[in-house]
Amino acid sequence: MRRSQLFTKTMKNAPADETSLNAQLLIRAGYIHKEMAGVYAYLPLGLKVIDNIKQIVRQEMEAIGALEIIMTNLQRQELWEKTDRWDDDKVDIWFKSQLKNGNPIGLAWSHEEPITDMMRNYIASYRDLPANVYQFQTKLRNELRAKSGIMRGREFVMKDLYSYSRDEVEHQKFYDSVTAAYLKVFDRVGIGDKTFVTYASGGSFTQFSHEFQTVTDAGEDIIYLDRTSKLAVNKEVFTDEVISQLGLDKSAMEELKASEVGNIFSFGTAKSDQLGLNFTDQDGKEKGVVLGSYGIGITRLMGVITELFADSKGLVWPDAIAPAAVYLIRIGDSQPVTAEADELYNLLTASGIGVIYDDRNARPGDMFADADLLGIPNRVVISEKTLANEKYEWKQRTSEKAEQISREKLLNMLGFRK
RNA sequence: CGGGGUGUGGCGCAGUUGGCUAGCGCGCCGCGUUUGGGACGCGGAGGUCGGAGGUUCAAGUCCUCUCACCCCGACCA
Repeated sequence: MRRSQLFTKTMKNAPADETSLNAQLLIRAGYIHKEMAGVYAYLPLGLKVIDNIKQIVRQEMEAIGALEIIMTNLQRQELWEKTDRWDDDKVDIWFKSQLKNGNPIGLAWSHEEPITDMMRNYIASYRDLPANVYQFQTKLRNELRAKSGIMRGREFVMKDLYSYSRDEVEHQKFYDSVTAAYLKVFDRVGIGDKTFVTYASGGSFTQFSHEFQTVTDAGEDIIYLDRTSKLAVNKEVFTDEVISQLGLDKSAMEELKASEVGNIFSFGTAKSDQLGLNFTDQDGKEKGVVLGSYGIGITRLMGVITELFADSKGLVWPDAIAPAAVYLIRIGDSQPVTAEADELYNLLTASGIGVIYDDRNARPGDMFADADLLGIPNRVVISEKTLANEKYEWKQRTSEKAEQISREKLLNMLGFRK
């Protein structure tokens, strides 16, 4: 995109009411807009990041045989009553409203119940199983107190996946494949080395659920990590009994702050029983479908990545999710410089390489500062100087110095394909 | 929900024991000089001081109510 067309602005100061680093930087860089406490809009650059993360998640979900759908945000009371989760005393984060006729409706904070109920239409036989569906959805949660910028809002985007299996064996197999897929996702978005499978409370259905915890001081959770096995235990279940059950050595475990970027858990057939999701097995008997539920907080993930990589100059995006690969700066507006910059911009854009082209004819310092604040991985400068050398100036966001490189080398590095 | 705090142009802030036309920096507009790390000069625009009510000759400033936002705690399938 051309910078002159980007309506958002960068700011030197963050709003005083934002204390979390992620919200401060994302607002200053024009990625998000705060609508109210815990509620943020995603602007062009922020949306690109979200879309890039989604695309990675989507690829990994498709790879393990899950299909994408999109459920509704309005939900029926009766479904949640069947599982005893409608009552505000049971679930205290409900947003509720009503239809014109006065019938209560719930605003989606999760989709386990509606999806499972819907699947009754499609699952009747063992031949219909397994079935795995996922979606990217806006969840609405009436948190008592929003905090940590986009890491814990009242409205946020989540990828939620639900698996329907014939039995525990089939379920476990898929559960394991999700674990592997999630680790791949976190690896691809650049936080693989800081994200750990973590044993956490399994609620009323199983002893444990598994969380994916990314180590960061911005996190709200406390985990105990065993670096050698790369396994962690959430503080909420960190007891001597659990430690020995998992074969871990307490003295070798490190206490760390972390943020939960993913969570997977098994329901057994409990929820299926409550909602009446059964199938007829090969032996002619009716059985409950084994259910699993798997979430990745997309917007939280964006916040965690922001916190993890940002430096004193601003955002720093991993290549895989950056809103653009290149921030192209044109110094001066002489005809040769402009022609060269336009040409490079068109060439890269046409080959699918994302470019933010700073065509504002602003002062160099302003453009350099913006390139840094926006966190674009590569900065390319075209000026009279570079033209004279017949080179481009190239600098990575994470490196200190710039170098002069040939067009071929630049294109190569950016993965240019005709 | 308990405790603490903050609301003054788009953003960051100042504004004394109530007193005159509410200031400053950044940003914005115009003109000029500049042009490789957030330039400079001159001239401008922009504010129901969160909202409502009250006290007073006079309220950004005092009182009451209210709304929003932030922090700590609690909560967090």
